[in-house]
Amino acid sequence: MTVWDRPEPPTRPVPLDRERIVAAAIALADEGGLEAVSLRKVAARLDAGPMRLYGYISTKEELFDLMVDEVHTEILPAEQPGDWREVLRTRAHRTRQATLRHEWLADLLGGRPTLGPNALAVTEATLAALDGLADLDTVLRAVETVSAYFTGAIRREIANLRAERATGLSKRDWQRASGPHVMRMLATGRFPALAKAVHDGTEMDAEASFATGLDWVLDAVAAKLARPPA
Amino acid sequence: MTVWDRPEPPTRPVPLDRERIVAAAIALADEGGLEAVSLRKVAARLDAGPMRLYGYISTKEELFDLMVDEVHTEILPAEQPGDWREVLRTRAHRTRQATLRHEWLADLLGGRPTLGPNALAVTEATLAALDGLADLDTVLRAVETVSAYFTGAIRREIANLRAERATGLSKRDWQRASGPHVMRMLATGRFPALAKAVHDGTEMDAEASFATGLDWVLDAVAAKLARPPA
DNA sequence: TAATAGTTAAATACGGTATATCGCTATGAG
DNA sequence: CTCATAGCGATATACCGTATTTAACTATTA
Repeated sequence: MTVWDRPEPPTRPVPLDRERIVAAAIALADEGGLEAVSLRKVAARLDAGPMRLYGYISTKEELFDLMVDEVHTEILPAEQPGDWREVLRTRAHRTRQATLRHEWLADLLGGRPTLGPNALAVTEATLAALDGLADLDTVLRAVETVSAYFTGAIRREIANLRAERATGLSKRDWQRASGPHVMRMLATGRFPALAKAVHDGTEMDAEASFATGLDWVLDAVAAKLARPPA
Repeated sequence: MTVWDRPEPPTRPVPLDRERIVAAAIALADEGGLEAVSLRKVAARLDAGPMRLYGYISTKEELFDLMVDEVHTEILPAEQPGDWREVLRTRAHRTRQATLRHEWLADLLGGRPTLGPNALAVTEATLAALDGLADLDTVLRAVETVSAYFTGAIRREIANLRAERATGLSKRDWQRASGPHVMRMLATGRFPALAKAVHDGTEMDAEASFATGLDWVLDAVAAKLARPPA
């Protein structure tokens, strides 16, 4: 390197926008989980200084909100099937699938009200499908009940999945795995019903359990939609 | 201060144990939310150096797990009512009440499998109440479905509560509140069903909605328990 | 064309975090 | 009374989010 070497022309900074920032954050989260998302790393991935992000985003929480809303584009189905039940079922399954693709979503699901445009579009489509089937309050209760179910179910599924991955064992052997701790607990005899459940319970496909529980809840909703409160 | 000053006799360190650590952490979380819990602050509250905690706890996550398990003592009811439906309902409501007392629990609910002794005791009591009502798999599905519901519902309730608190407005005025953002969105006309819902929806007591949705789910479960699958 | 104002990026700084490592010290055993 | 040891605290490392300052470049005006 001598003084005659022409210095690199300074690379014009690539213009940034929220989309690119959110995409980078999602990529990071897909690779290493939510905790791998730091403003510094997001910025680095975009060849920018950390502080540059603050021109487009005012806080890290806001970035998370944007990530969640972005994933909602994967949840909103291309075309809506007509039946209300199918709409609710599809929404639940698509949310689940999106969460399996982006596990970090489980950590954010239900944690904050989702008010982004894509999330609103999902809500809109859902409400539209139920419009007029019963009085508004009943419809809202129906949507919220189903949402509560699949939100909770998805979170639990991911939690279990991570636990299995951490111990490297299937749920069947899970008792032996999670340290002698649980084994010891069960061996105390203080938890006979639980012990029986762990011992005799069939290991069922996660998707199947999800679908079954969902169908139960949908049955319940159907009954209430049919007979709106007096 | 000179070298001749007799140094304070070192105060014998108060002996520590997990219970005291967890209690201090819960106190901090109750006051300032989960994010206010740092190992340093927990230690400070116990007049100890931060590193001292690592003799009793191996990671911060573990501390969170212990906190969650501790709160489960508030969830396990003193005496069990006999009816399975009452048992499930009570568990849901007690979980909700515990979360209202310790809002940070909402951030942890369903995030990790709960394997502590108190949580296991809660599970045990629940399973015991449903034992024999149907084949084991159906019983497990029932418990998991109800748990998924109330987990999701509680999380949403707390999320909304925080949002209201942040804007200082009731849900009724919430649209106007959360910045012009949502208002603008609704004004675009792209979300007619949602707009109608926001406009015409009755503002209902949170506990009432929770109870209603819960009853729906319990109805569904009752139907399945009555007719176990072939 | 020169100078200046305004905008934008970068560097630096601050106060915090979890946790690994390691030297000291006080306690109890012999 | 000495010595081994366990437990504690200080220190060190490597991050973090974000405020503030500085530098660089652009565009405008004289």
